[in-house]
Amino acid sequence: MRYDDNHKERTRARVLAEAAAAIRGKGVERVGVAEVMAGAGLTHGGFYAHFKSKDDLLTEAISYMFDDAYASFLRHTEGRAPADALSNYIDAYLATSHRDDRAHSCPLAALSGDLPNMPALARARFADGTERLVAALAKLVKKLCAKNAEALAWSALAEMAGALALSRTVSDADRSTQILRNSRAMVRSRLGLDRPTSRGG
Amino acid sequence: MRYDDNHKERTRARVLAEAAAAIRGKGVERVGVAEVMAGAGLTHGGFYAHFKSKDDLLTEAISYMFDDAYASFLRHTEGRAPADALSNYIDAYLATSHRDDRAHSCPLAALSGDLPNMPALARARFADGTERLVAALAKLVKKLCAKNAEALAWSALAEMAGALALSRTVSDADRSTQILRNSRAMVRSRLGLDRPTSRGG
DNA sequence: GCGTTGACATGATGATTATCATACAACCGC
DNA sequence: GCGGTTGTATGATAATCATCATGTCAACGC
Repeated sequence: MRYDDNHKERTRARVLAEAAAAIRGKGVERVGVAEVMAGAGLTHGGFYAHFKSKDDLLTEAISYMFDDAYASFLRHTEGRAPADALSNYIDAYLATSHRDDRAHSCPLAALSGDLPNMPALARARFADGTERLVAALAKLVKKLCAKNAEALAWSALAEMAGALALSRTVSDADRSTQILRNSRAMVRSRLGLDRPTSRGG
Repeated sequence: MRYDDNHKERTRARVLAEAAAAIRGKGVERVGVAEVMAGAGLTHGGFYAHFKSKDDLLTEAISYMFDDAYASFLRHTEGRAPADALSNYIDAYLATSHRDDRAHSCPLAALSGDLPNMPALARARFADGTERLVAALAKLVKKLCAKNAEALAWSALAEMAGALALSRTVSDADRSTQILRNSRAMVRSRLGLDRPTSRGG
């Protein structure tokens, strides 16, 4: 039709959001084009008016996820002193609510294991997104302790993503929460954030 | 036939090894029953004489992977003093050779992201395998520093698995190696292993 | 108001897949 | 050497899926 000028654009955004959620929630190979379109309130036929292929959708969805992740980082850190900002971000990342909402969670924890099987363009977007996130983290760390900020940021993110993924593998709820709490304490202590700024758990 | 008494058993082991490799290398959803059987030198028809279903195969393959991982832990630690043993294991885990051999690598790094999508039995085996590995690690850590051994072991494994997975996502070889080296240093320092026992890389 | 256009729907196609029924072939005890 | 057992092969079935050709219908320019 000609609905508005930007109708198609908004539809595309809806499809992307749906795809990003489904892919993080169930894995690329378990997500079908028809299902994504249905989630956006459409049928499968129009898909190829928006994306060249499923691989193309995956690539764009990965960018979308990292935009999301970066926005979340900003939301948790902006307007706070470095120590407070870092503390807040770590707590949010390793929170049970983040663990339980896989569909909207950090792509590092949800997809990194499957990434080597993805097409080159998707991998490139993923790498870019990771670099951006680490750089932002490192910038904050640098304000705390001038030395080693990059190294600390990579290490912290590796542990956070690893712990989040691990916490999702175990069925025992107590064990799962313990993994999160444990890494929260460890990452904090490594970054010199030992005074807590919000509740534990 | 009646080849030997244990012919079927050995065939089953071959199928399992093949499945474990394929699943770690490409992800469950990209591995077909026929392909696994072909890898073991058979055709797809006989599959159901060995396994009830593909899910059953997955479950057994996960146990197989953790047996592998545990054996690798023993190989790298047995007959060494605790500090040396830990150092050696960390180096091996975060080595480029481990990164590059996904098909035979640690299931934590390869599969944890996809685990929430797997059937309950497979998840249970995964959890058991993880507990066993962490317990073994913690036992070593305890010999080094009585305090906090469990917590340190979980944290170390989370960072190691996370870093390994991360190192596999980036296309830039230098960056990838840097991630490994960086986490190697971080984990070591956390465990008080700052005297290196083998070369870096 | 009429035709054009662009967004989406319907339905088909071919590929891949897990699963299973059945056939075969080798080896045992006899 | 024969019959029965057992491990594997052949082939079929039904489901799922990405992709695409074609149809429909609303709104806008004229």
